[in-house]
Amino acid sequence: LADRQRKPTMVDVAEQAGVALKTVSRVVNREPGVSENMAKRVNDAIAALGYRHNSGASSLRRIGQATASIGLVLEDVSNPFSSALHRAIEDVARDRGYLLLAGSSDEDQALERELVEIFCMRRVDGLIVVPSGDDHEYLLREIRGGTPLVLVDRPSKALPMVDTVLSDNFEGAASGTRHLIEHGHRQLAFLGDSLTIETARARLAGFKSALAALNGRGEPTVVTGLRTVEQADAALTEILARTDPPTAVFASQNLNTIGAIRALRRSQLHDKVALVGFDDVPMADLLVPGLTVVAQDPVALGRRAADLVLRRIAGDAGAAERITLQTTLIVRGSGEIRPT
Amino acid sequence: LADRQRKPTMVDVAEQAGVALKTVSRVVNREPGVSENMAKRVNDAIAALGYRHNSGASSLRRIGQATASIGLVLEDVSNPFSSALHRAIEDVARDRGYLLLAGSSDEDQALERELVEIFCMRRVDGLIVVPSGDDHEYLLREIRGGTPLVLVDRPSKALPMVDTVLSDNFEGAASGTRHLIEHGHRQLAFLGDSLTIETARARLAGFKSALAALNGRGEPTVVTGLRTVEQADAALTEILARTDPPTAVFASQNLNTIGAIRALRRSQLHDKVALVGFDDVPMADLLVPGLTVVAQDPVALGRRAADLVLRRIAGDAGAAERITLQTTLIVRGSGEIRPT
DNA sequence: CTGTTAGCGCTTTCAA
DNA sequence: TTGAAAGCGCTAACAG
Repeated sequence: LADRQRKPTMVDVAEQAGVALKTVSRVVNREPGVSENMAKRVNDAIAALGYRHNSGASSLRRIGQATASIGLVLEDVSNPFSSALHRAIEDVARDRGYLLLAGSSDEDQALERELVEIFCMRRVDGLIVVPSGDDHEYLLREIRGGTPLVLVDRPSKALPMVDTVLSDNFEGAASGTRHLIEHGHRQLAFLGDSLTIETARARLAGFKSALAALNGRGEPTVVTGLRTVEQADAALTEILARTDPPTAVFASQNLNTIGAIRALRRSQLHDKVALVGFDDVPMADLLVPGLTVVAQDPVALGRRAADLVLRRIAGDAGAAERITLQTTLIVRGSGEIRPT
Repeated sequence: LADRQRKPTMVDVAEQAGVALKTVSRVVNREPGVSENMAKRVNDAIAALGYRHNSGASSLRRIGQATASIGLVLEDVSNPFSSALHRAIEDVARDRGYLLLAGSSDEDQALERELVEIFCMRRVDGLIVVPSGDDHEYLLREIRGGTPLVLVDRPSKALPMVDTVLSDNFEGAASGTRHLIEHGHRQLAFLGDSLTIETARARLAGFKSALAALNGRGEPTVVTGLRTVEQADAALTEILARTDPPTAVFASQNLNTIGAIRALRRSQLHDKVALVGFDDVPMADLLVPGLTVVAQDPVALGRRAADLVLRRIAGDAGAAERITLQTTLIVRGSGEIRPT
């Protein structure tokens, strides 16, 4: 029927219905003050022509050029933590009539920036970013340009005055470490991500702070810069082979945790060396022993962030908020192994 | 500097640079035939003003109204299979200069349709859909409207002439079942998703076909309509409590597999009853016993689908393709338990 | 309640 | 190589 190219426009619909263009616009946008009769004629014409509203054209003339969309920069859409965050934000956005655009930065500054630029070219009404690295001054331009911005999961040194939603990484790491100490451990190892990530720094600080209670009885083994399962596995394997190895391990990130499990298994130490991970992982309760973790709540993180951008989009110009969510220690077995 | 509202436009840039509007357009779109001098003046003005190209306005007048975006309807962005697919498609799209819009249908026809409509209103250049249910005639409208469509992971009865990329579900399920039979099992149970899903039907058919080799020695226990971990867990728990329970289980979907593991663990039968799952799950090798699965390749599925839409967008009008990817049996322990 | 007109920011077409 | 004018599909502002 319709030829492959030109899609029907409001003018076509108006013609077909025998009404004015503006009446079609009113019906499509559900503006009040259209008679039943007119509305029916328009809707019939829309159905007959297979008309589809063009939101690009629509927002062009619309006040503030609102697009009813928000942009989300994640580390990686396929990472379980990121995708849980993604889904939570999607749900809130959809509820409020917004489309969510999401992309993966792979923890790369340049990619992050490219994504932000693409989203801004699409004129998103707001931005939610899990920031990578430390140099976020470019984001100030966007904020000044009038696009609300919310940071999730990590703060940015460069943007202290920006709305931020995060987990209490310091206290979470401290509580996981205390848990190990309370179970008698004195020789602890810490596996951490790259310290360019603010979150990684906070977790290491929490670990060290809890360790201070030992008053120097036992020096920790600290390895950072571990980005992948393989790196964490290799690092811990090496540590376990040392003379006088640690009796407990704190893995500060989910890929590190999985690497640690692999290393312990291979060394046949999974029942001897205690392990607490930061961030929950799927099926953690099905492992033997069950994996004890300091869990974040990505869904709550996402909801709060989404609520916040949407409030800013709606016009709230109050002071920048900093929302900190508590973590939860989930006891499943691996963290309760006592030193031998 | 810039006031909160109006963003600088090409006219502003042209004024600042002292050139014509069209020259700015040429520079922004990297059209050839602009002198060094002019280009520099324009770029300086862009930087000075913090100009950002408006892609909505741009595509309005552009030939074919191309938006350099494609829409993706997934079951759930936070499901591991979906998000692996998502990431693969995102990578291909980005490489080719396309923005990917993704959304979750929750296996709900109405939500799927709503998403497709939203994407079409944004005038995506192409659509990739993991279809839910059976009624996809509405998609024909979009195709006729000129938007290329590719189905992934599942075919649609209503759309036999549409490009489709899927795993060989029948053969995959058959091979997993044969594996159990070869290990001596005669009493098999099948846990499956809702049969409104074509994939679920194909897997059940594959299971039954492999079972035919038994010539009636042993009737299978078949339960379908299992959508969640909890439902699968409950179903298998009930089955295992029967007199003369099955000695092997084929779980035809990852949530069903996880439910099966839980049921077997609780019944203390994880070392007695064999289990093969369809679809790999994270950390499957860290379980005890390791989980034997029939693995799909979501990354390959995604890449092929993305290549296909992009080719259609580029104008390829060849006959509809049906790409079937083989599955892989990954042996890890749970599927090699012999009947007692 | 309905319609008319102007113009959003950009690309196209055509002219210099 | 550069520019002027027209118009994409729609909404805003203002009539009737």
